[in-house]
Amino acid sequence: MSAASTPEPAGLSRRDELLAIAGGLFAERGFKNTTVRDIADAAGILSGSLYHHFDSKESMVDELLDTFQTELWKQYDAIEASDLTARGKLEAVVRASFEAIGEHRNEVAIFQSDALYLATFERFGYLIERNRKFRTLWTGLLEAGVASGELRADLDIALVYRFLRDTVWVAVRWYRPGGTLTPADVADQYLTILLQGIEKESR
Amino acid sequence: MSAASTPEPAGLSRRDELLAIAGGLFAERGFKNTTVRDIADAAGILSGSLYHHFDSKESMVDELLDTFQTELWKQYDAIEASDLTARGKLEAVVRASFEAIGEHRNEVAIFQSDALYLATFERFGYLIERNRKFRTLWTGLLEAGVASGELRADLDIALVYRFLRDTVWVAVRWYRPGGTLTPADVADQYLTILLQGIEKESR
DNA sequence: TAGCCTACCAAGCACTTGCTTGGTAACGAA
DNA sequence: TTCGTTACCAAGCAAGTGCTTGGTAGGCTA
Repeated sequence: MSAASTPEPAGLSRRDELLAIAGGLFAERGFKNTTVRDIADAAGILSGSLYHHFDSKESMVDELLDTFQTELWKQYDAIEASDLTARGKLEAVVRASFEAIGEHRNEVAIFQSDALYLATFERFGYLIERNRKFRTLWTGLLEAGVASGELRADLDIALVYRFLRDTVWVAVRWYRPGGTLTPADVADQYLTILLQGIEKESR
Repeated sequence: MSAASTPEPAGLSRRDELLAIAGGLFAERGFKNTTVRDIADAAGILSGSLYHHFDSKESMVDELLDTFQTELWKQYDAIEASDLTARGKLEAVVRASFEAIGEHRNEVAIFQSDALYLATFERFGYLIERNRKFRTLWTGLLEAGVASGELRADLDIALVYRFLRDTVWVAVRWYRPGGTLTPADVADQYLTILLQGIEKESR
């Protein structure tokens, strides 16, 4: 098979195109509230034609979420294995997450609003697993930061974790690329608030 | 009609009971993903019987959200009209919001996950109005805090507002009453992080 | 020229959705 | 005893759901 025989002339196959369309709709109105007819309409084809490319509606989200998460965890693993301090790793992880919001908004939004529902199917059991791994990573960094004296010791770690996790990922609800703020800008401001607070001359 | 002829012997009418059941399901799995049969099953009746008490599924959420928001805004208005400093008002508003999460978890959760969808119907136009009023209140307090020197001036107000708003309301996703943390405890910790940050010996 | 592949359409099936309709049983007041 | 009220059931409808089926048109390859 020669390279010229690949079915994607523009670099993005029809399949990938459809997947992106589906991702946009899932992110916008939720997985269950998006019908296969919605997706087909947006793509300019009939709903039955989608099944030439995909097994099911479920397999579309599956592919979207799995691909994204695998990529994100490559970055997390690299950060965890680096020789940064706990605080440095925490900052790097926050920055990587905001980058993910910038580059994979749809996938993050889908995960945010539909992971709980999807996880009820055993097909999506890996979502629960990844979630636990995520919590372990973040709380581990927070604990290490307290132990090293970089972070204050008088706060409830579990609560700080949830605070941190939620504030980072919920940003996907309002962040739109192309504005004046880059994901790096948002990460800077968030880290400043998180680390130093909004009070003037505190402590 | 004597007082003894009221249909609610326990103080909670059957209607209110059904509304509470519906609220729990809406909060748990979303408005669109909850069927009238789900609600009826949970109440131990058939779906058609619900229509003896309510006009439609929509009117159930409507009643839940409107009642809750009216009550919440009574508190906000009182805080705004008080003679606290900007920072004091900000703290009070955050605390009132966490109290709302404690006492009206279902309604807050429904608003968080379904307001955007519901607002597409003109019946729920008041949700958009309330949202704008909310943003005006919070950003106004932040700006007043910066002007009075209570809050630092080097941060993007619009971004701090979103940070603040999201961190408060997203807590409804994990907060469960009856645990070791009261809403006041969570508010204390969140305000500490928000105002002073998690860094040790900052600035 | 034949065979295969990609991408799609047209029709429809089995099921679920919100909601409607006509009826019944229990109960208190007149 | 009659009447209205409250609370429900049983059955079902129209619209919409995910998905399947049998088919076609065009292009590439041998």
